[in-house]
Amino acid sequence: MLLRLPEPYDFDLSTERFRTFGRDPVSLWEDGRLYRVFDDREVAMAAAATGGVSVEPGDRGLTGPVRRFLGAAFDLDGFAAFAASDPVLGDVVGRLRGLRPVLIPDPLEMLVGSITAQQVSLHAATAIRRRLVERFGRPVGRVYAFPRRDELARASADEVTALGFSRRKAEYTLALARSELDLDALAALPDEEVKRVLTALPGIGEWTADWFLARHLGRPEAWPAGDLGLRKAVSAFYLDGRDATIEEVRAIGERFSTFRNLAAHYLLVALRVLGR
DNA sequence: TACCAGGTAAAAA
DNA sequence: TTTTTACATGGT
Repeated sequence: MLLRLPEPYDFDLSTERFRTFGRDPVSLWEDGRLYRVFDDREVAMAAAATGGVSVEPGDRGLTGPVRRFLGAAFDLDGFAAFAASDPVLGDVVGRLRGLRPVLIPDPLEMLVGSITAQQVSLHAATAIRRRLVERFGRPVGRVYAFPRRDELARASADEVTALGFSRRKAEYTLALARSELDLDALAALPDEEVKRVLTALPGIGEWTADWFLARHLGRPEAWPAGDLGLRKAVSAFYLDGRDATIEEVRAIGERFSTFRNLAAHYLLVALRVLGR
C-alpha cells in the first residue's frame, strides 16, 4: 500500500533517530525499512520511489495509526512559512526539507523510554531499553511489541535493575506501570494539565513530561527547555556557541510559539545531521 | 582511563 | 530555602 503524506516528505530523514542511537527492537531500522508492530502485526514502512511511504501489509485499518506515527498531523507548511521570518530557523528548515517528526504511539513506551534516557546518553538508553523490551516485550516477526503495562507491573525491581536500570529508574518504571493513572486519558487534557498530572508521579519531571507532550501527543507548543540536546542546539544556532541556560532556551522558545515542537525537532536534527 | 551523556529526587548546607 | 550529590551504562 502506498501512503501519501503532504509534500514535501522525506521518510529517511524523518526516521533518522532510529538509526542514530543504536538498534531499537520496537522501531527497527533494517535493510532500508522501518519495522514496527501495529495492531499486533509486524508492519514494514519504506520510502517509495514515487514519493510517499510504502506500507506492508496494506490493510486499510493500518493507515490511521501509521499516518499518526509518521506525524501526519504536523502543519509543515504553516511552520515553513513561519520559519521564513527567522533567518536561522529558516535556513535550518530549508536544509531539512521534508522532516516530519515521528510520534511514539504508546504512552507507556514514551514515558519508560524517557525514564531510561534521563541523564545518560541516548546510546546507553537505547541499549538498556532494548534489554527491557527483549525481556518483557512480545516478539512479532523481527520486531518486538513494547511491554504491556501489566507485564511491567508484575516485574520486580531486581529484574529491572538486572537489565541496567538504576535502582531509582527501576522504581520509577514499576511505579508508573502500577499506578492508577489512565495514560490514554491524558490526550484529552491541555498541555499544562498533562504536565501537572505526569510530574506528580515519581521520577517524572518537567523534561520527561515535555517530551511526552512533544513526541507522544504531538502538541504544537511542546518545548523541552531543559533538554541537553536542545540546549546545545540553541547554543550553536542562536548564541554563537556560548552555553545556553535553561532560562535562555525557554526565552528563545517564546519566539517559536506556535510552532515550538517543530522548531525543537528541527534544531535537534539539524545539530545531528548538519553538524555545527 | 577517565569523563560525559537529551534528569530526578533526596541529602546536605 | 538553595546547593550538592548519587545514580548505572555505553561510547570515546
